[in-house]
Amino acid sequence: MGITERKTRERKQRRALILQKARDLILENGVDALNMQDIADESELSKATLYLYFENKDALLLEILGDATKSFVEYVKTRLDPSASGIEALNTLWASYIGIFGESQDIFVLTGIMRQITPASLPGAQGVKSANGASFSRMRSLISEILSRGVADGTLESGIDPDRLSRTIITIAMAIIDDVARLPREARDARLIEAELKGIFELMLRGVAARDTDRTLLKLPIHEGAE
Amino acid sequence: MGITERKTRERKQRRALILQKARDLILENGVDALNMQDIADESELSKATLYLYFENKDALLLEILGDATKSFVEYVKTRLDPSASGIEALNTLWASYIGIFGESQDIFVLTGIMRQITPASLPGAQGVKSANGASFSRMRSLISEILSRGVADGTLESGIDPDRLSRTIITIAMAIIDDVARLPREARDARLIEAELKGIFELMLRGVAARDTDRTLLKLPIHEGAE
Amino acid sequence: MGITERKTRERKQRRALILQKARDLILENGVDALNMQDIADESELSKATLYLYFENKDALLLEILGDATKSFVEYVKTRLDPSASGIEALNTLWASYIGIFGESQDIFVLTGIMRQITPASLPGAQGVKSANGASFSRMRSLISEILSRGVADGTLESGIDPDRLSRTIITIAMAIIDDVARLPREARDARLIEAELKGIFELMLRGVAARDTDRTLLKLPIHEGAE
Amino acid sequence: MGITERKTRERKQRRALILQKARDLILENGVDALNMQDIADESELSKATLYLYFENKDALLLEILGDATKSFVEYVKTRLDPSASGIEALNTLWASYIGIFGESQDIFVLTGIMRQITPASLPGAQGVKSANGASFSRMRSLISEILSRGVADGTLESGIDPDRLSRTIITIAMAIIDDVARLPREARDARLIEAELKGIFELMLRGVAARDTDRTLLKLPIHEGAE
DNA sequence: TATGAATGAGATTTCATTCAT
DNA sequence: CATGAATGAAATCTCATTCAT
Repeated sequence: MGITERKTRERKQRRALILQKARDLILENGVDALNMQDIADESELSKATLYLYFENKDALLLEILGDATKSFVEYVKTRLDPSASGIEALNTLWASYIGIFGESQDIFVLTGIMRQITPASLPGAQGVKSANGASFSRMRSLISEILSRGVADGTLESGIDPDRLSRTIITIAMAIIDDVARLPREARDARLIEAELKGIFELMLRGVAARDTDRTLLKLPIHEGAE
Repeated sequence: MGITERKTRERKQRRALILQKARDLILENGVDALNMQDIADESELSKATLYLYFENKDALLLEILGDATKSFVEYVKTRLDPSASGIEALNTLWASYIGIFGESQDIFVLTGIMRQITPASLPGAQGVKSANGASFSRMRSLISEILSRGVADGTLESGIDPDRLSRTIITIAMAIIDDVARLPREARDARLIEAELKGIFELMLRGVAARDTDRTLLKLPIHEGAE
Repeated sequence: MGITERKTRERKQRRALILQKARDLILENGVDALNMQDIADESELSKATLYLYFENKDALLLEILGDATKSFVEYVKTRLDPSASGIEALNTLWASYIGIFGESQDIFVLTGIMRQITPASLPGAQGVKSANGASFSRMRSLISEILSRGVADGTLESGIDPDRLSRTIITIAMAIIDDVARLPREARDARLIEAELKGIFELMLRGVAARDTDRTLLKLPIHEGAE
Repeated sequence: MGITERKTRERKQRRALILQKARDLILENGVDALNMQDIADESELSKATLYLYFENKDALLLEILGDATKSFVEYVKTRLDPSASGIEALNTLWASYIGIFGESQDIFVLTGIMRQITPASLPGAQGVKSANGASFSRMRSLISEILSRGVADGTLESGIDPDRLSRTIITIAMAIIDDVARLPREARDARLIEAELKGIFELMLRGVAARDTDRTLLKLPIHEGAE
């Protein structure tokens, strides 16, 4: 029994290795510059081998995207207090976003890929490939749910359409990250970026909060672990 | 003297023609799909000739970007009332943005290119090519000036850093447009997009306005000419 | 002794399984589309294992070819009346050909492979690999013998060179089948194909028959089992 | 005026060169082994350049096919006596075929490509690409017309269906050539091959001729120029 | 004996850019 | 000034075959 298991484990590890190297490359040079040869070189495998693990380049990207989304959504969910008000939940969401960024910068990868393969996210856009669509809607339902809660409990603007706004929020968050990702790696200063993110997210909090919201809820904490 | 002048004039016209055709192509198929062959075909010139007018593809794009920015900034300036308050000016800025979009959709081109060639806009980014940097800072000073005015006259949040926020605002505005630009041309519904833009800009107005701002200034008009 | 025998038997069965699956695939998609991965998948073995049973892809194909030829030749021999005249024997040969086609369509496989790997069949061709050569000469001697008989008993054209003509006949028969095999499977209409074969074979019968041959021997029966 | 013309001429010559080199390669190694790199090397051009002259590999093959068919059909037509009987015309057709083979061996190329890209020629096959279809039907109408003439003037078997038989004849002719083409170049002995072709075509002549046809019309001449 | 894994070599196609005329 | 022509370098993907276990 040992052998089969070991093989399976090794196979998983290789998959993981490839995905990780691809992620690294995206982080380093951006998703546009990613190509199969580089992934192969970096993984110390041949190009052909990559195709044993992933049907094609898109499948590989989609998998990275799916993983990143899933872990982000899960991360946020563990930090969400189910009894919190809508504005509090939103605050937590942004704080998590900044937190994750501070820890792993995986968010770069997520966003980069999303930009590359999401045809669009306006209402009516249909062509989104299923896997990608899945990632996307996972995030959207999370956000949409938070917004609905806030509208219901009166902590968010009453005029908000949670469905539409959730899309917008993703678009904006992606944009910010994407913008950062285009910087050469050495120009990325985590502290500065965090400050930037904080500024934008606070702006958005003010933009969606109900008029009488407690002002302290419109401030985000600074993530401490930033190197 | 006549001959030299005519030559110069003709040269300018050719440049303009090339730029226009490139713009058309971007509008039609997106900036990712733009290639030199198509521009040449469309301009009824040879590829080699393009290189007589532009050093390389990037230079061409940069020029389009510069032009678009300049005309956008000018358009906005003509509509700005010098005596208006900061929040009013910001309102006018967004309204202009939506208005320009409604009229020419040139904004697609501007944004598409910016995303493609702007390394980034965070503080510390150095690699920004000068021409692009010029475009960029033209827009930034416009917005920054408006924000400063608002902070000074008390219509905008006092905590705002005009310099930093101007950058953020551009990033977000670009993101929204970029998102739209990825839709196939036939899927772009001007009315829907305008509604989307309006929603986001109003959110941003609320986000930056001082607490006691007249609420009617936080609403944007619908552009009427939308077909 | 039991163990060794069982092993040998199992080994034979595996070989047979692989060959059968390969045949099925050729029948389904044509010999051009055949690849080792598909054979392995279909046989529920690994690609590497195929190489334990066959030196390489060619060897595998050659074996299929040999089997098919052998069974075709045997099938024909059982139907040949040793006392029949040459023209009658030739008639039987064609009828068998059509009959085999009607029953199993294995003839597709035989022909497809032959076309792919037979360097050629003209006199002087030396490079023919032995196994293939064996298949080929098995068929040739069968036909050659029939032709010789016909020349001897005066039912076939006296000018015929049995040796050379046997080759020609095989070539033509292969061509017809090969042509059919290139049709997508669903476009293959057994009845139409049989009619086609019949037309050609009757033409060939007329072409080789002596002038005074009984005309009824120049007609082929329709195979009844055709669905 | 001279320059444009010269350029056009040179362009045509390059096209012709590429086609010729491709033909040579097919002649040398068969159509299966043909690849763009080899054509490029042989033409002393880069692969990319080939794509300036031909949209893709298929287009290149199709052009060779079209040329070869056209010149074959024209060659035959110049040799056909309009007042000749059907059997005489058929005799001329075969003689031409052998003659062309003896002169240029271009017939190898024609056949090789046809086999590669003609899905099939049985009734009901539709998927044939248009250009290829054009080549194919050019040959078919030539042959069909000859057969009709023969049925009408009583020199060919009355039971013949010109339409169907024309297809069959092409299939067989292609098969013979294809078979030869698979020989390594150095094993191809023009004299032997001609004798082979002659034997087969005479067989077919006998197969389609009316019973009372003048026997001398069933013999083909030997092509003299054979080296 | 069996196999999962790996790979070298090669196929087609694209595109920004250069150069001789 | 204009251009037709050419190309290097790269990208994605395929497949028969080998090897360590």
